[in-house]
Amino acid sequence: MDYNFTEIEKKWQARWAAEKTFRAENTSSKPKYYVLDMFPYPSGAGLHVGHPLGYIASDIFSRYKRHKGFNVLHPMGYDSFGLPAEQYAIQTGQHPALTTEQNIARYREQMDKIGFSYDWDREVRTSDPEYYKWTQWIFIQLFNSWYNPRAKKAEDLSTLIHIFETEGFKGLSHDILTSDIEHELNGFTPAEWKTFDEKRRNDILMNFRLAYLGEAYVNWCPAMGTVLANDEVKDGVSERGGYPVERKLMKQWSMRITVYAQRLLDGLDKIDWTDSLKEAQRNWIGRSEGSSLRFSLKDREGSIEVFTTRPDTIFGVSFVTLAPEHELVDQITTAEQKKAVDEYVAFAKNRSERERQADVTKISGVFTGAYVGHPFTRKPIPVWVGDYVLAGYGTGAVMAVPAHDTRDHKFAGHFGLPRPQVIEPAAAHSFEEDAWGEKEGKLINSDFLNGLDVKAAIKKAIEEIEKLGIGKGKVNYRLRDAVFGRQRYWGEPIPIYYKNGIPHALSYEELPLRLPEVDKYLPTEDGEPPLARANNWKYKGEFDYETTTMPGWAGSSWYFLRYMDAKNDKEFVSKETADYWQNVDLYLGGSEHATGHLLYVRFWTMFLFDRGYINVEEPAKKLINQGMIQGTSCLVYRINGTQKIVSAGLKDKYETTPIHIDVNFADNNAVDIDKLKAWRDDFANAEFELESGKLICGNQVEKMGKRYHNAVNPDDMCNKFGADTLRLYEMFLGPLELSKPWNTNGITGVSGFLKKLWRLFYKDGNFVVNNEAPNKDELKTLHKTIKKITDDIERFSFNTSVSNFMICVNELTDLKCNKKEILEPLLVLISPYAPHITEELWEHLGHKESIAYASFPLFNEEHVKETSFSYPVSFNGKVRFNVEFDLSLSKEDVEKEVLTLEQTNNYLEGKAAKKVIVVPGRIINIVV
RNA sequence: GCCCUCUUAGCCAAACAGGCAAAGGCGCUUGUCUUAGAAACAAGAGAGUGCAGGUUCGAAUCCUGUAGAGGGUACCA
Repeated sequence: MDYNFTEIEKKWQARWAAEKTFRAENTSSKPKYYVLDMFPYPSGAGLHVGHPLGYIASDIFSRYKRHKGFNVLHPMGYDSFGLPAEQYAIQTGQHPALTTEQNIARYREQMDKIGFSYDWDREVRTSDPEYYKWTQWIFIQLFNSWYNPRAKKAEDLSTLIHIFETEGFKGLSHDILTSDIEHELNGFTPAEWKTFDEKRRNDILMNFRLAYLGEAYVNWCPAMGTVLANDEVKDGVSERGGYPVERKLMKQWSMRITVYAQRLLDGLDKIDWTDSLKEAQRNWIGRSEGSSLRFSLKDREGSIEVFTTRPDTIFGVSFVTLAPEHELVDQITTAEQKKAVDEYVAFAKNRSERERQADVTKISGVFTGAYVGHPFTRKPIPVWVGDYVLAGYGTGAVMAVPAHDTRDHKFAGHFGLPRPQVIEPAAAHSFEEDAWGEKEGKLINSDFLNGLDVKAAIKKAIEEIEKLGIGKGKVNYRLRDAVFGRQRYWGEPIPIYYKNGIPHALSYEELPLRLPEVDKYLPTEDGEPPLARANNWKYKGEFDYETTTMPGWAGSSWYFLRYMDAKNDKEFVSKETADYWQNVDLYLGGSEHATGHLLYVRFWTMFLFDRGYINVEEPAKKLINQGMIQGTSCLVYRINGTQKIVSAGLKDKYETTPIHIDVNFADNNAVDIDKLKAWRDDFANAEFELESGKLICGNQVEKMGKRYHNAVNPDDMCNKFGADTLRLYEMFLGPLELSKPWNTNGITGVSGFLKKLWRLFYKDGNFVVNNEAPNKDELKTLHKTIKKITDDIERFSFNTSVSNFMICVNELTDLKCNKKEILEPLLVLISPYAPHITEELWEHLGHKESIAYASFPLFNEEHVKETSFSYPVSFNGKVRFNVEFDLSLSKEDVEKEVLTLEQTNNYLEGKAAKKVIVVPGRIINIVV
């Protein structure tokens, strides 16, 4: 009987599906273990071999945990709302639900071929109304909640209303505010609150809701016709598509993630995620400590509020700079300066983010003509506008201290503004060249701060600022609230309708609010989002619905909870089930989600925890980022201006242009010319110059995808080599977390390994496994392997496991071992990696039950223990010969023995040994 | 600019706490089988660990410097 992987794999995949082998139970006496993959967006291109890398790793771990006696939850689903399906719909008129459905079917077929142990009964799709019903439900929970800083948690709005009814609102200093800068809200008494009408009350509450409608500067992407969240913008262009993005003030649904900034930061210390990922989140949250500070305007009412981390440098302020978008710019600019300021603001606002970021080194700005007073010296300070100040951070205004801040230094230098020094640097420094920005040195020219060091001065300055009532010590975060509405069709409808201009949430019984049908997936003529096209789409036939939809990250912010209880139509997850599964034990996915999905899912988890629906605060205990698999592109070389293609080795003789060809045309870089000719017309008529009768192509490593014709399809690999070989090979490529190029050439090595494994069971078609008792060497090989594989899996070092399997099978082959007692545990060891072949051989050994729940072999040290060891004897670190000693000998005895040896004397050449180092079981080193 | 990671045979990689003479796979060479090729099986060659110092009885492993590659982030006051 030969190893026929096609038949075997089909057989076992069918059996696992029919017997629901990998179904997880929501109640069990076994300990639970939850392994989750970041779910895919089902694109039209299908999976390439890069996608399953993480899925294979997590599948190995899931299968390993089942062998170890855990009740394993290992689900899969689809993040099926999203832009590509919508873009396709715009082009073709085909409903995105339809293309999404087709793409999912394709993904599923591809995944099934690889033999994953998913519990498919728990599959979820974010675009399914039965799923997004609960996404909408959570949105409403957020809409009806606020963050109570006193309790340090989210609560129902009723507790806030209670505070208004009993305490009123004390204005900006009230301790129920999570931020004192963003709310332009006047105080009121409990009595006044009672007199407010619905609209007024609602406007006030809107400042506290965790899902809120607010005006904010957003990243507007004109080409896509939608706003984008900060994490969806990279280098000033949209992450998807690379379209320009500009800043625009818009009324938008947003998520008040900023109230969780501190907890999101603190929580990082309690979870086992990679350092780079935690660091990315810390930077994104961007906590900085400092002080708020108000500068009163000269000659008029009002003040400019700034945030600074260096209140100690207050006496070094020589000007104040506003962001071009700052609302005071218009109000304070003097008549003489109006023209210049208007021109500058227009220029700054119309620049795209990319342009602005591209020339950060160019300094631009303009004087407003207005002055503020220094809070301590009363001296007038000029107010400037400059686009190095960002509207979105802090208050959109800075106090400029040119001597001690690099950006202020440059700005002052450019416009000839003074740079008063207030800190004596701790090291030699030229203030002409640069600012002294270090938090080290002694304060000078600073009144009551003189003589203090920076740290003490910061403390003292904040005290004085608070005493004057012009500001207070505060913590600022770079993290912004997340814009939640998208002007697009293919997303969850936001479950809100408007009555007299007031937004109201739907009641829970009215969910899901289904996505309505529209005639086109484009904005309306007046620029309304596509949902505004829907006919008669009104709440109770009367009130307008919100027409923006939720962003891509909505559905993925809680899906790990839905898997626990995917079919529940009463709750998003039952309390009981959530208590059992708690959170994800192992989460696998790409690092590109560091500041998007992985921050949002932590936010929603904390919120649901606060509101008592779940009992964990973090979604995933451990997280591993798998590296990306890059493509190895194939290039042929055309001689410029001709139709002649030359082999790679000859290309340097001519002026050539490289052309990407489909990687499937090449076998070990030898191109199949017939396939190439059939592929494209320009090759059909081409001439070819060969080397040794072959057309050799060049290679280039780049992103895998359609664009470079370098995508390798896992189906092809499964058909040609089998899923087990593909699984092993993907792991064998290298460490999981490293990015590496795909190269099919090496796959025959692991394919050969499986054949060799098969031959331990079948020789010339005969089953050769016997029941003889294993000898010492065979047991040693087995147990050495058990130890290594167990360690490897626990460390997620799957590439080394594959090598260790090869070594083990090579050794057993050399030992001619066909003994059941050895081969049976070996099959269990290999089964997480190559589940089909091991199931088959397991059955051949006489088992009726699946191997999936066989217990993992235990390492027994007795079998690898040696009684003696052949010590390498080295002289000054150089190994000269080996000598065998009993391991029971003490260090001293070994030393004594080795010095009596004749060989030792030869190498000592008559000199005395200065020192003898004996490491038992490892080495002897003699220092001469 | 700042932060992080990596550098071991032609290629991918292992060596987990410094300790044998640096695994395994691909590719290559040779042989067996075969009409031939492929496959299979067997045998073999190939590195002193980017570079320069240092610590140590002993360094791929630790430290310093330096070069190269990759990733992240960037006017955050």
